[in-house]
Amino acid sequence: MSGTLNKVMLIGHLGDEVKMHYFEGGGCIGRFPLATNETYTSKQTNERVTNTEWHNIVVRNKAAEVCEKYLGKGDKVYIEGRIKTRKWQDESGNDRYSTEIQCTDFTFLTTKNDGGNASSNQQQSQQNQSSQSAKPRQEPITPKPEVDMPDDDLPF
Amino acid sequence: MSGTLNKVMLIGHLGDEVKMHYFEGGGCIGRFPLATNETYTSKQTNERVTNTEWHNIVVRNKAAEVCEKYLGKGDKVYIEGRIKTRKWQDESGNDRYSTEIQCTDFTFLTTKNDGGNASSNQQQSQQNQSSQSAKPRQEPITPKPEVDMPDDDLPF
Amino acid sequence: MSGTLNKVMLIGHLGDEVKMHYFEGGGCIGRFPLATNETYTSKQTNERVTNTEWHNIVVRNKAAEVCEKYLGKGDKVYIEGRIKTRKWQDESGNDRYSTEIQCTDFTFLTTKNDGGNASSNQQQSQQNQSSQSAKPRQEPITPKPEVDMPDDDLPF
Amino acid sequence: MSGTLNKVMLIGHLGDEVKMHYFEGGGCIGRFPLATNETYTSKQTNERVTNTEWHNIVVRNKAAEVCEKYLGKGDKVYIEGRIKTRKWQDESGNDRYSTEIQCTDFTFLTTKNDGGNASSNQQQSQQNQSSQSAKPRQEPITPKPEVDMPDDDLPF
DNA sequence: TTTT
DNA sequence: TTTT
Repeated sequence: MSGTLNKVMLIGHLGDEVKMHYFEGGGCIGRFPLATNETYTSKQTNERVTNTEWHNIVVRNKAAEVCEKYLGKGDKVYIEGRIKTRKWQDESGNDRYSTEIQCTDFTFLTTKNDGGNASSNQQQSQQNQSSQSAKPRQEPITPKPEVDMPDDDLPF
Repeated sequence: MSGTLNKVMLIGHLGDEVKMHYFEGGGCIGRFPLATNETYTSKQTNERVTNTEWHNIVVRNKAAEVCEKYLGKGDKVYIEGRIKTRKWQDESGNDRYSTEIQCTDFTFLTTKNDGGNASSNQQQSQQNQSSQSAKPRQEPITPKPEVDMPDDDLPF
Repeated sequence: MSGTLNKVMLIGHLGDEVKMHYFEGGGCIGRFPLATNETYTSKQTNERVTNTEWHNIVVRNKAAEVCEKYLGKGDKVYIEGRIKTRKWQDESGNDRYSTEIQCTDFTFLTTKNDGGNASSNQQQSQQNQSSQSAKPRQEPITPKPEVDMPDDDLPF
Repeated sequence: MSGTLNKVMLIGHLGDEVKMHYFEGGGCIGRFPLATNETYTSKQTNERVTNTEWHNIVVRNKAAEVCEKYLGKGDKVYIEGRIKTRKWQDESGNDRYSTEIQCTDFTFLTTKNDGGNASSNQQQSQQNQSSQSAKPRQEPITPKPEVDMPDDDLPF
């Protein structure tokens, strides 16, 4: 089956830290919100308007651990993935839907420690005092995520 | 702001006809569900599993009219667009979210009349009887959508 | 290094058959030309103009073998990959450059045997005589290419 | 015609300044080399290997002028565009081919003046002394390129 | 609700 | 050299 394509490409900023969930079998996932902005001039008011779109990013296993290690709130990242809408029931038993981006690839555009992130404050102030040669691990890294765990029926 | 990217690329099949909505100012939008499939072999059962993902596609103005004219249920199309999650209140006043793909570009991979669509029955049976030279309007068409209307607060 | 992205997405038609090359170590690659079209209205003459762009697609190993099996001249395919420009010397010792698309993923939009391809004549005429239920293997297939061979210094 | 797709998405660093060319009719284009990197572990030597790929980016008209204004050597940018291979004759009359990326959209990830660019030295040292509120024009900007000039037979 |  |  197939002959279809489901691809998402985002560049945005993390709205929060990467939140990890660990599973019994040894797998894990990381989740974080990612903001993208769209700016246009309103034809009604002739003013510049900015809309922020929030995306729920889900990363798995080793890739999740790498993201947690290097990405913090405010960091900028390129995310490639698939759209997945999960169906769940709220307390009243109504069907609810939640759309996520299941990350298949990523590239860090800034990282926690490289001073390009105004919100990773403690680390950044250390950063700012250090010389450039003292930043050995801050190059962007693009690991290939490996997926070794069930894809469905996540309990959250 | 900006320096961000919000891009979706889909190839899938229409699950229904394009539904048009016309506005007072002369603008319009078309909506249709688009299915993409993901197939993999379950590690638990060793069986082939297919997941279908449904995307809510929204097209505007002339582009919507072209889609309505050429695309029918079952047709295959390439859609490029942006993810947009709209917030609304249900009857109980709870916040609800609905994620759409706002189409910015598309390419028809099959069209209503070209016989590649088992469900566009009446037209297709005509199609099947006609010679190839009698299919003057079935070439794929890729117009550039024009957007001339408010982007927000759509009442549906 | 990295923090970079090199991604190409094409939908086009094969201009020729997939040409396979086998290596001693057991690896192989397949090559084929892919045509994309751009159509616009000339501002000078007000005529419709079509430009065809030819892309040199390179696929590796199992993916190459799947492409060779299912794709023929005229077939339509979605190709995802990376741009790579190889440098070589011509007979006069001048540096020459050749740009290829190294395929990392693909989705068949038509295949050799499915009748959507006017040029795969012999197979197609068989196709046209057979019933729909006699087409067991013509569904689009999207394998994940595996790469098990050197990436560089290909002798052609 | 069409039903095809020719799309390139790059994130990379400028290898040189944007070089502008102005035409009599008032149009212009800007050109610059963009580097992307691919890093992998060689199976032969087990060493990390980095390949740099150079892309010839071509931007037109207003978009070119915005790029020239904000982008310098070393800056990082997201480029979206089309692959185009131009054919030309060398001095010996041999056919030669040159592949370019015709830019249709872009997003600045760093700019000349924002300190994220080691090569824009003079401006950067000023930058480093100034307060954040003194950086009024350094937000990333994503204009929509407009194309108002012939697409072909460029004399370089 | 699509398609193979 | 493809396709419409």
